[in-house]
Amino acid sequence: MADLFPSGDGEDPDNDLALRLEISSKQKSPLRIKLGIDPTGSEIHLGHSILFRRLRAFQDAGHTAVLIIGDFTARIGDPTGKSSTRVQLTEEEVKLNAKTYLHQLGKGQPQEKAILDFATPGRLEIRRNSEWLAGLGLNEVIDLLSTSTVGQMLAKEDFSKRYSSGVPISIHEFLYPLMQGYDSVMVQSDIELGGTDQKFNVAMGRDLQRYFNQRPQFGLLLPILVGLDGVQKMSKSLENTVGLYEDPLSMYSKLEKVSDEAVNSYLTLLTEVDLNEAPPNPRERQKLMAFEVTASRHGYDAANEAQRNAEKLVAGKTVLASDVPEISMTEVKFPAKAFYLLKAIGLSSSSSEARRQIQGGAFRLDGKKITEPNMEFLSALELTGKIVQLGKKTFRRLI
RNA sequence: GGGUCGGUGCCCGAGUGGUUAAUGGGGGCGGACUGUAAAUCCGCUGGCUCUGCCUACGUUGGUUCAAAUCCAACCCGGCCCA
Repeated sequence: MADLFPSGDGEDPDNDLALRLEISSKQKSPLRIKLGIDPTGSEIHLGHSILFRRLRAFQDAGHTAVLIIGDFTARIGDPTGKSSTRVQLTEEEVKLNAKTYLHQLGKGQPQEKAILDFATPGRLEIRRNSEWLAGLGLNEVIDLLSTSTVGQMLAKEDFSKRYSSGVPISIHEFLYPLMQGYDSVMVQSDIELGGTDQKFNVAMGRDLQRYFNQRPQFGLLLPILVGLDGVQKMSKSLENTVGLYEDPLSMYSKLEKVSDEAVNSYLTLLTEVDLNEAPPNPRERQKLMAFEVTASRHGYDAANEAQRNAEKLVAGKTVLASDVPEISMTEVKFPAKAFYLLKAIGLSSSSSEARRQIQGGAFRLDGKKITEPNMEFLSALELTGKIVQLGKKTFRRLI
């Protein structure tokens, strides 16, 4: 099993994961596995999927997944890994994100595509932490606050770093770990899943459960997936993610270029491939990894096709129009100049940006390089079906 | 609450009345090279269907032909004191 936590408690049988699982199966009483997600983004990526895969495994073993939508905590922002105070989200944003998350996890989708088991009764419990957090009175809040000290809070790496470098810490941020911990109390979790960066918060849950006379949860902390940059954690705000719902070709293309250092951890964390069986050549290894991960999401046929197309792209050949994701021109007003086109279909973030990209030689239409930003297209007809390529990685078929 | 220092573009950080969309570094993006990687080199890096026009140096006003730069008030932060 993955890292045990907390390692110091290993001698206490009460905290032994294997033992808990064994007792649970003997008594036929499923464990409650808590996983909290704050709906601060909108797209689930491979980094999240490590946690969800594990949660699903617990479900399949007969346990109850308790998925907590941190609709209340999202509005404060988890200070973990943050070097500054996070902007607070509005209620509407949070609501929308939560809905999108659930859909991506498989709510309302055919069962074979779903990431979590939504169908089997008793396997999934979805809770929003506003249920209990929004209504807390000051008395209860003070009670929670009294369970920990400033010294303990400042021992948390993110806080201590900020404190010593003079970056402001708002007092309400101290509430975050307490609230996450209180979630554990409210759902009576037996195991909390999280990334290793969640150690402090998960430990807080244990403390609070003890305080409220519950058996402390076991913290099952899984490794963090490094992002496409190969350095930082995979995270939407760092723009180094691979979305779970990206088309096969984009997914493969992104994955086949992760750094050599990161390839092994991708293989370990995201695939079933045995590292000893993987090809020693780093390039071959990348390809295998990209293939396996793509296949795990889209199936082997799609992964094969993605690999073939990616290879053609690398070789500078034009791929078949049917192999490339489509992009709609409905927003484009004609006549359209080249730079405006890129902006209007959403491939470039601004028209100035598009101009620069074109002038820098990043834009190709059906393989033909276009360097004149003001080149004019008169109607959608002359573009429909053609393939836009922007840079080395982005390619779309216009419709 | 008092004292003091400070708030500049994605980030850090120069600039203290006039070619300033604002030096430099990081990051990012593009190009060359390569294994599509790393390293290296080159270019770009506010917005706008852009020969031009807008908006920018915490906010709002003021002085001036002219302000990121001077003045005032306010807002926000660090540190020290209470």
